[in-house]
Amino acid sequence: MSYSIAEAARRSGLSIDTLRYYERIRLLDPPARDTAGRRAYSEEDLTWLSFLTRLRTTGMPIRRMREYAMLRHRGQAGAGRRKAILVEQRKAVTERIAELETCLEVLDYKIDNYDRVEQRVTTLPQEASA
Amino acid sequence: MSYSIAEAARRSGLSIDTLRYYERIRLLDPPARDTAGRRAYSEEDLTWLSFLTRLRTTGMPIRRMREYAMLRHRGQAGAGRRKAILVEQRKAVTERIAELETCLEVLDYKIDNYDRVEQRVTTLPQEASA
DNA sequence: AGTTGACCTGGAGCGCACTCCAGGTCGTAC
DNA sequence: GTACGACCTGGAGTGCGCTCCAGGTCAACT
Repeated sequence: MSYSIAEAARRSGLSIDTLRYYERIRLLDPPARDTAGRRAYSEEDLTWLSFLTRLRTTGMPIRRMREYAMLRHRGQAGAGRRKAILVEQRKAVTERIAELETCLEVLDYKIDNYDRVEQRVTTLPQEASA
Repeated sequence: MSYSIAEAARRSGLSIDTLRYYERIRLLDPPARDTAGRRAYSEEDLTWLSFLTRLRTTGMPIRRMREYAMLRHRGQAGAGRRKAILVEQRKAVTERIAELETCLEVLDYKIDNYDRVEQRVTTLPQEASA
């Protein structure tokens, strides 16, 4: 089974342009072509794409994703470095989550303040008119 | 007490250029100036900056931070909208955290796989030689 | 009086990750 | 056989968030 670029875009959630872009910058190995020269993405291509989009979601820069992509071609020889990249990224992600959680506290605090002010605004006038 | 731009940069963790940039794009009200025309940041300026950097950390686009900044000038009149922005951002942050946690699982799974492969590589040769 | 160093301005430049475009090819449907 | 739509290519353009630069001012020190 293989997929047209439109179908691959639909399944990966990336745009057609982005798929071609990823191929250009060597994030993605050039997929097979059909008889008319059109890209025919394989199941493996899509699997790799879905992992790529995960890495992207974690905020990994394309530079690094490309390094990882290149290392795949070296099989076991590149495995150590590939793992190291993932371990490093896991660290970055946990740090990012912690950072976001701190910000969440600040946001909650601020929002609570607005709540309290609203409370005052809606109750004080009654006291003043009393 | 007021602070030079260098001092404000040090305290906020932003660069001097970024401070001037934030002022230019109206994220930051123009600070006071000393007799020589140099910026003199107040305590309040720094407080606002530290909140701004929090918002930035959450991934809020500058556009939106600017909207929030503008609403501050309208006092109580802008409070509802300001709160709405924070509530919306809180939602975005919790979603982002959830997304990152999903990615974390994928990373852990992949890393575990590398661990297992390493295990195999280091133990199999002994079995083979037996 | 001269040098230094921090600061000033307006504007240009940069890296990232796409996104869009013009002009062309191909296979299918009418 | 021609109209259509999906696809192709190389290259230019975009939005974001800074970052850097040239050329100038000013206060303090020697």
